[in-house]
Amino acid sequence: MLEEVQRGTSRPRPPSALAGTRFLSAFRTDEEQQALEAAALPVRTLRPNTDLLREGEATDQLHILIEGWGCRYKTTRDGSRQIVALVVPGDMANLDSLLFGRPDFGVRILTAAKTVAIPCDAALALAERHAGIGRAFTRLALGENAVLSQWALCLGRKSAQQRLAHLFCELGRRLTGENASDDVSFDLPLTQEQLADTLGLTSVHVNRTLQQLRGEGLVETANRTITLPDVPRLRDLAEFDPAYLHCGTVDTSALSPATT
Amino acid sequence: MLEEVQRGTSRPRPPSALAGTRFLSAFRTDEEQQALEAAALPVRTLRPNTDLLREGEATDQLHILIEGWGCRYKTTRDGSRQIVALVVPGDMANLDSLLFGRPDFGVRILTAAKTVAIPCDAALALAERHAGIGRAFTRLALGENAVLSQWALCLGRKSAQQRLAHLFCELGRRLTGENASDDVSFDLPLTQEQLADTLGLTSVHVNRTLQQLRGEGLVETANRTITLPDVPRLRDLAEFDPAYLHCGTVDTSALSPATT
DNA sequence: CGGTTCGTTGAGGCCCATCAATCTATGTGG
DNA sequence: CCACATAGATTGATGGGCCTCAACGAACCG
Repeated sequence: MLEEVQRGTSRPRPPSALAGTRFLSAFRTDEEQQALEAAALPVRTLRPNTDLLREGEATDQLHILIEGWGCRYKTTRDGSRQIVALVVPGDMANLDSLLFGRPDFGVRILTAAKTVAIPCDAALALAERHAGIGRAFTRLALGENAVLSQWALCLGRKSAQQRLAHLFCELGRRLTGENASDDVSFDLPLTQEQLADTLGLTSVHVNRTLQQLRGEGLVETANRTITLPDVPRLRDLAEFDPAYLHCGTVDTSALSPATT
Repeated sequence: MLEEVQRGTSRPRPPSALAGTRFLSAFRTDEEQQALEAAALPVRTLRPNTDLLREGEATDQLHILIEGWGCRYKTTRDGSRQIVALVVPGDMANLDSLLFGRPDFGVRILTAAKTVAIPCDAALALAERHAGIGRAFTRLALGENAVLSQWALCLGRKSAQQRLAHLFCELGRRLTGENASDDVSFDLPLTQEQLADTLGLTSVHVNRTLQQLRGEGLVETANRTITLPDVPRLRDLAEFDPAYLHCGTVDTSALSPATT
């Protein structure tokens, strides 16, 4: 921790692909952020429906999504799929690869996307040198943990309506950072089948459930955009409490009021 | 193995409650282990069905289970419960509390149990000083992550039979470290209702499903002990692959059957 | 011996899966 | 511009896995 790691501290450098991403803002100090940006590999552009990582395929890179959507998924022998995480811009797709050689899931890019990779060994070395980076990795892992726990509750104990509503609440919060404002709208490039694979349902039933939500004025869809006209009511139906998304734009304000 | 070392190196200290636990062995060097043991608070003895942590209740301690079983759980408004993690001896009950003040789950002790606590600030300070400790925390979080992902697949896409079989396979592996030996037996102090809350089922259906598994010779129960007479067949039914339990005693042996 | 917890069994019903068809939008090549 | 192909959304009919309600048996215990 005594040596100056980067030459970039004083010199102007081209704005890295990570600049401004939610991923980067998980790291608190400029020094840490610059160290990470220096370790990042060039941007990759990916087409829809490409596997960034096949199930069980080893990798030595961490992938951060800059643009587009992806997912982590697992499959069963009979071919049915469960999406275990939706990866949106600013998310890391495979944090597990940092410490486990062989991921037990696949990572698929769902839309046109751009990613940036960081070699695992570089990331590990940075975590070793900067305690803040190591802690940020732990925080990211624990954050995924909280989302997965919430999904377990939804998958195990909630109706199709509630699951769908909960997912929309979660995405609204993660994507727009909204805080129960009454009207939220965002791009949702998932097919009904992908929604079904996320929620543990079939696409047919997702379709019918969506119609119910539309009929009750809780959801509007147009093109690939979804609008939530009455977030409070949707949250009530889903029993959604954003506290589990420890991240989010306004969360840290609880710790130090000097943000935003 | 080479873990006999923990108290001999310097001063005679009373054998800590953490000595020999799986939790402690997640930390690689003697120095790290001794630092953690020094930070541990006295052992607490707990009675069955006590809440170590109520849902949403803040805490400033990490709790490690020494003896007995516990669980992390979440509930819905109508009172139904989903167990999101089973905590067995050597597990940390609330790693999330290390970085998130308010856990989004409850922790309940299910049997007579003993726990040891470590103050969060002490743990954070240790992670700051020893990079290995920080990395071990990340590894623990990612391990929980892998288990939760697997549960999501089970809850979303598997039948009651498969879920039950999968849980038994997982517990057999975590508790006995077995590696597909044909006969495994261990103590299972969970009621059928607790199994149901783990698997997203009702206790009635767990009961009927258990009878099916018993009828097929895949499971035997006596007292609070469960025996798996034919682990390979049970694994096949559950589509259980222990690779996701990155921990375990013989993990590397499972890595390379096909690649030579 | 009565109370409590847990396991077991039965009857009935609903939520969601399954199978299959139709409809729409988009794109492609002739 | 149309024929055609494809992906995705929509709708209907049918069935099954699991839930719900309810009761009873079994083990434990003060």
